[in-house]
Amino acid sequence: MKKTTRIQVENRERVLDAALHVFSLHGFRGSTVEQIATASGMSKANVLYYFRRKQDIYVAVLEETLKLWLDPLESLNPDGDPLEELWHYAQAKLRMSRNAPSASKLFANEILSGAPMIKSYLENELRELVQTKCTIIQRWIDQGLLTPINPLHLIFFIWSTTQHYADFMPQISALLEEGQGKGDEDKLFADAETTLKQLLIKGLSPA
Amino acid sequence: MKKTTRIQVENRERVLDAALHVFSLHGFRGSTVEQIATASGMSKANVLYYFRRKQDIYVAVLEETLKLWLDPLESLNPDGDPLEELWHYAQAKLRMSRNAPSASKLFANEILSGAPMIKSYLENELRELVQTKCTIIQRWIDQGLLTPINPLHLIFFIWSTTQHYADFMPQISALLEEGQGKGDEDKLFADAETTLKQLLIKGLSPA
DNA sequence: GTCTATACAATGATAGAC
DNA sequence: GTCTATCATTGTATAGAC
Repeated sequence: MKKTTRIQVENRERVLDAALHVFSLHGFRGSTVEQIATASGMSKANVLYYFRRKQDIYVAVLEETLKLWLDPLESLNPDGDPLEELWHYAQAKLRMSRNAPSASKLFANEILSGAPMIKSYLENELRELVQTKCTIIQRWIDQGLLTPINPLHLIFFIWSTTQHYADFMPQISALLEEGQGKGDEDKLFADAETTLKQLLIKGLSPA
Repeated sequence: MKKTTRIQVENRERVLDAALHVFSLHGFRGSTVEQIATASGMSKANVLYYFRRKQDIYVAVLEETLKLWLDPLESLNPDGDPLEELWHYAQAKLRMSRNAPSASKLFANEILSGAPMIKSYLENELRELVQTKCTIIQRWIDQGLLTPINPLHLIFFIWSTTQHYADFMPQISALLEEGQGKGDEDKLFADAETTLKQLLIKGLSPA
């Protein structure tokens, strides 16, 4: 019978923190155990004691991050005001892009390379969740509370616009001028929020 | 004096084609010369005869793709109808996501890893181009032809929503139901186009 | 239980054969 | 000019020391 010691919990946590950072930058294949070891302040061999293979670290990080990242969609309330519910969801996603950009980049990398590890998750759990939410959105439309629109593509719209502010931040930074949010993250995300809100609310209001 | 032979031109082209495919999936660090060699039907050593280093292949592919990918923005015509111009641009980008997804994914990977190779391009050429276009958009707004909106974030909006259909295709496929475009690329992109047009036109029309 | 020395596999790059 | 045999390096993973 194996016992889980405190040092074990701590060190696994250190590895996972470092791994999230490394994997989010270079994806699974582009990252090395050595990099994770350096980032966590441990020896490469020691890292591989706590996780036998590089892939085990990757899967652990993915699973840890998955729930957090896709959680807000759950909270879409069928009984709330449609425009408000959708905007709250988009807002929550945008804030996650700011506060947990590595999580977004981790998934972006995984999906760019064909989603080999989370394919079954996407096709099952996530798909069911998204279907449920599409049904809710469709009902809103049928009730005349929302302009007719394809619910699934509306969700893609929210995902893409919000995650952009995590995944493409180096490009965004390069394009910003002084006074436009350069070096001022608060302003940058405030502007993003305003713009998205405008397009979403105006674009979705019923005729 | 070096002479450029026909076999040289052909083989370099074969390498670049294969490299675009490989790099777009796994990024620079995650890709190996061996993979590029296999994909191009050449030996690894032979590939490295035509491009001395892996990095040289990568830079060549990036440069070749860069112009193509960012070109449509140039065509934004200040004298055209604002809504039509912006929609045509978004439409062009969406079609590129469909026809040249590897180009989109190549840049996504590059930017995800911090844009080490194209940083200076982003900060100079692209930045100037984007500034010019933002000025045009701002003028439209001042003339009352467009609802007041942050021009730069509007461009981010167009980029993110359209590129999503290249970069995140594995996720999109996993979420599609029968009859929603699964296995029917025409329908999928038609729906995407309709949805985007709707949000863009409705969201941007002046009050 | 914790960690390291070391084996083994691959990758990037080159010197030299054709 | 074209291409291959070979090498140094770095990567993953494990057997075994503490």
